[in-house]
Amino acid sequence: MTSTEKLGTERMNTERTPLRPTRQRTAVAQALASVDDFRSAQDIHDLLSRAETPVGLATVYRTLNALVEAGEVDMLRTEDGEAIYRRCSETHHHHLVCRSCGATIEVEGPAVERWTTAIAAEHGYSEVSHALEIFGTCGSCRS
Amino acid sequence: MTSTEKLGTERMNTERTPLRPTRQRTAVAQALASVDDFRSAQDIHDLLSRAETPVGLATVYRTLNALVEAGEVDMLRTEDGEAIYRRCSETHHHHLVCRSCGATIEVEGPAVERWTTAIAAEHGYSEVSHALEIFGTCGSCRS
DNA sequence: CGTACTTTGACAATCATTCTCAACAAGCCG
DNA sequence: CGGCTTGTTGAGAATGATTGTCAAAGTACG
Repeated sequence: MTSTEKLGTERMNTERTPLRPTRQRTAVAQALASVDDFRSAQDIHDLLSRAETPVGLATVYRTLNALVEAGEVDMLRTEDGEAIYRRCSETHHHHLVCRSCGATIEVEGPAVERWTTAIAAEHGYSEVSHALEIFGTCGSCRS
Repeated sequence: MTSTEKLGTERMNTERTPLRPTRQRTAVAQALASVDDFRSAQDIHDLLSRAETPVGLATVYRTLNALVEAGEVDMLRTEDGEAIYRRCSETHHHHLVCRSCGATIEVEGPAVERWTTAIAAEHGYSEVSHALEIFGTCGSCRS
């Protein structure tokens, strides 16, 4: 099988399961609420362990993925392929991430949205989505 | 260690090692030359095995990474974090990738380049780089 | 309380990628 | 041609993130 088969192809979660509110789910949500930058699932797991609310690693992954599919959390990948998560605002946006401290700023670029859609249409592509992340070194880290 | 530490931070290969031309290195290069879309390291390894020029998996990874650092190959990650590679043109560009068949078109967007740089500067970020990939369904796959 | 179903977590299992290290090939020198 | 020094290879072990397994626990609700 070529890798091309696994590109994309999401299965949309159209209000599938009832999704019960549990102690561990709220714990993960709170952990996410307590930090500003992107964290890995393992980070979240550690955070919860150090706090008074330990949650199994598998559950952290499950919850995080559920939140991502629900659109409440952003997930992106570091250059070495690790998934990192962060709570996000409702609107579509992109991220300006500091390479050294991870400080993140959400940015919007209507022009970019238009451009990607136009380019795709121009080449006959439909159902367009895109991913744009900007990396740099922030002011405080430049010292 | 928080995941934020491993964001970016490349080490540029300024003509380090002599880089000897070997049978396996040319084999990998040829395999890349023989396909148009993105392939995983494992795919390349399989390709070479099926052909008359088997190359160890570790070597495939080593060679592919070397090519990426040399700027001769593009590497990006599928949504599940797997690295996929493809030979690329010299100039900076982005990709329009078909979600189902993997067909890839290289696109350029000077406006996007300018926009990212401007946004970053505006927020005090320097040494800016960015990643932009567009996913969609191509014409032939829409049937 | 009792049944039906979801959730959890400890741990095993995957899977891509990297590391280890002994066997090898290449360039160079006399 | 031998020998030397050093980059290269590959088989297999090691790593590390992520997912699967499955019995035990939780929840909804009649």
